Amino acid sequence: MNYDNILKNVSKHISLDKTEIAYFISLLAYREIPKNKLILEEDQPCKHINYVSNGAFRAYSFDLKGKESSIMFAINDWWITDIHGFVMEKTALMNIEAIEDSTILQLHKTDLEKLCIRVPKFEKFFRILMQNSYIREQLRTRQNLTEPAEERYKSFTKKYPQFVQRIPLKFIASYLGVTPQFLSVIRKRKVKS
Amino acid sequence: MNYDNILKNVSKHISLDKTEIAYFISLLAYREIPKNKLILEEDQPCKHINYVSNGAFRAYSFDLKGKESSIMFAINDWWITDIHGFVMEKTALMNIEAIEDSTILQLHKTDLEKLCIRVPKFEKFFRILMQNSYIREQLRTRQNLTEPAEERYKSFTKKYPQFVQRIPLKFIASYLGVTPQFLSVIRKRKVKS
DNA sequence: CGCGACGTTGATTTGCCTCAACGATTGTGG
DNA sequence: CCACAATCGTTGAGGCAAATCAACGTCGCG
Repeated sequence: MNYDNILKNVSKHISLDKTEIAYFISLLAYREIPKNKLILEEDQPCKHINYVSNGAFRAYSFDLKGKESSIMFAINDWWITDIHGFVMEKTALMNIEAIEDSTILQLHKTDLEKLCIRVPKFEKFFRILMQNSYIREQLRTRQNLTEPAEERYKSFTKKYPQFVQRIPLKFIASYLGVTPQFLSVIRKRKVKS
Repeated sequence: MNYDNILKNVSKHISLDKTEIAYFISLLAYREIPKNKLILEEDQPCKHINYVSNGAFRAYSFDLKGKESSIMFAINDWWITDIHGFVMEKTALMNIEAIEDSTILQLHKTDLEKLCIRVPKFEKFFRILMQNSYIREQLRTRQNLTEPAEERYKSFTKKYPQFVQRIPLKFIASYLGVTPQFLSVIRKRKVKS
């Protein structure tokens, strides 16, 4: 297993010495996840935060009629978990599924706490991670409120071009809050213009 | 000025000694904000994070047609800022306006950085603040995707009963992503059932 | 090959919006 | 302290954006 990517990810915000790196790495659990397999299931406890080394995931929930909605995506070099379940130690509200054959590095909640105590710099790292996630989510809320579906799709393709190539359209549709049929109509309009 | 509330707020997550308290307080700027006054304006730099001692605020943006959408509310004992502008040092994407006569305690971005260096416990405090904000926002996104307007209104009244009493309905409507007229219809339905 | 998932298209329906009008408050200037 | 305007919440009629339902070709995969 190669830890270069996750270390590069961490070092974007904090710098670690050799001992700290070794300790951090010792807490990570490497897992290979085949396509379509869940790494987290609704109503189950959510004990890990996951760094995606390779592949792609999506988090989703069901509405009352059983329709799926995509809450977030995560590809290489992203972190993903059910943040509510993880932080509050409640059972998960969503499912997290591999949409490609993937590999992840898992950090257990109790190990994260140990890590933040032993290497307080990680407190800062996770503050920044949470901050950026909050910003992303708030911008999304703002867009959902102020922009029609067509604009939201355009912004999405511009902001996350890597996602558009790898993630099935039906998932993008449910992320944007529209049906696949309607996204199809939007896309046709875009090509014309 | 009375700092009890903000200190109680902070001590929910970290404990401070007298020196740390004194230092923290020395960084806070007290301001009285009359109803309808803006503490942050779109396209202006966002230098402060604001603790609401008293009163109520809302953050909002305009869509292409000039319609307002409420991004968030903050009453007594909440923190509010344009998180994107504040963290990224970009100009604000939203306006923040007092919806009652209010008092706030402002912490400047550079002072926050100093504070986190001198009293690293605040790193943890703001991690938790960001974490909770992220969770709130993600739950909101999830609800917007999976629930119709009527359910969202019910959840809102249940989760934030204090808001319903103090915040004009038209603002709640724009927070939920519906028109005041349609919220009115929803409310009538609720009373009947 | 044959089945099921995916993206697409068209016809119909519906949740919510727009526009317009109304009393009830709230606020304001004379 | 009262007239008058402005804002708020509400109601109704009509309209539109997006959902639903149904059907089709295409592709990946067992």
